[in-house]
Amino acid sequence: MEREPAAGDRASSGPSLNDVYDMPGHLLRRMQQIAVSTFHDAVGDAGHGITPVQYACLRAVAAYPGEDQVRLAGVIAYDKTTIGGVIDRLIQKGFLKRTISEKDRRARVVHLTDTGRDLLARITPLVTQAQNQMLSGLSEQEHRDFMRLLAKAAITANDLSRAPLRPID
Amino acid sequence: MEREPAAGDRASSGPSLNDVYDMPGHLLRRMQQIAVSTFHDAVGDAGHGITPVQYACLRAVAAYPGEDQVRLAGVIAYDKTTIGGVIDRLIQKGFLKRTISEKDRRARVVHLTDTGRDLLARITPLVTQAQNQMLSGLSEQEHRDFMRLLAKAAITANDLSRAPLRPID
DNA sequence: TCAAATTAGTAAGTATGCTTACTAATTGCA
DNA sequence: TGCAATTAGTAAGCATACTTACTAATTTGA
Repeated sequence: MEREPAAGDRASSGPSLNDVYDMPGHLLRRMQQIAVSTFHDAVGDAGHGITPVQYACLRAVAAYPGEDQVRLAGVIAYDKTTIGGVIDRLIQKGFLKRTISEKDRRARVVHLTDTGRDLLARITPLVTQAQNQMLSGLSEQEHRDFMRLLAKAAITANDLSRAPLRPID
Repeated sequence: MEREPAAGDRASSGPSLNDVYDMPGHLLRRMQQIAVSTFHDAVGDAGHGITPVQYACLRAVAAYPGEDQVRLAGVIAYDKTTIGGVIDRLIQKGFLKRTISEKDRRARVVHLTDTGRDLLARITPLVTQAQNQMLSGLSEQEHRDFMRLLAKAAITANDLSRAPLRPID
């Protein structure tokens, strides 16, 4: 990627980014791809076709049973439209159930089924394994440093995303 | 997310991940969302609806003009199916042209149009700005550390993804 | 040399992850 | 109280980002 002069590259402040490979956006997309891959490799058939996003959704419901979709979305920073579809698929697979809220008839509250709870318990160790494998190129110290900086960056930039994290409580 | 015991969470080696917020996968997905958001905010109407992925594709073509789709995909770590669609849209917008290779009639080689070259020059400073804004929560030293660790992790785990980086040369 | 294996590209299908636009229900405030 | 503004959810549309399956062209190796 270093062949073209790429006019204007040095026009902004901050470190120069002559090369796509130096851009955080590119590297974050790469790591995201890698995360999805290692998830599928580690979980495999044990997950009944579950995806990383669906897994995070199950975790959110486990942590906040009976919460409505908008608040669940906020817990894991999904768009409300996105989580609607994710929950649809998890209901179809039998891992979640959705009912109309008794307090607010606009809202749908979500609960784990027994199957959903079982699945979550069964695959969580595999997911943890995948998470560590993904960063296996880093030493333990580097791993800790990386996680600290990643968390700091994500927290600081939270409101820059379209679907910011909105913790409950 | 700390309410449920989340059975099995500590069953693996490595740091404990009781909380989705401690998982690299979650934080990387967040940062990726934030990267896409800041890209659109910074580029805005100047980009004629260009996306981060399309921008990376233009950069790759600029660096390797006349290369075929599979090799372009390798340069930025896209799946060959994905880049096919991305190039379709960039051709439709008038930023790229695609012709059948003279050396290999299976292959399609890709070039920038003048409009594409103009666009790239015009929006690159804006993209650089967005890249820095995304990490504005980190000090300069932290920014450097983060980029070093991110690059190291991505390089080490390259072959774990479905569409690994395949540099030309 | 010529059949087998490989490779480039596309097609169809699924799942994010947004956008805008809409309905229905609830809240707030004059 | 009653109307306006807000909110929860869905629908439709578009762009990744993969999967499997296929065609067509090229390369390999006995």
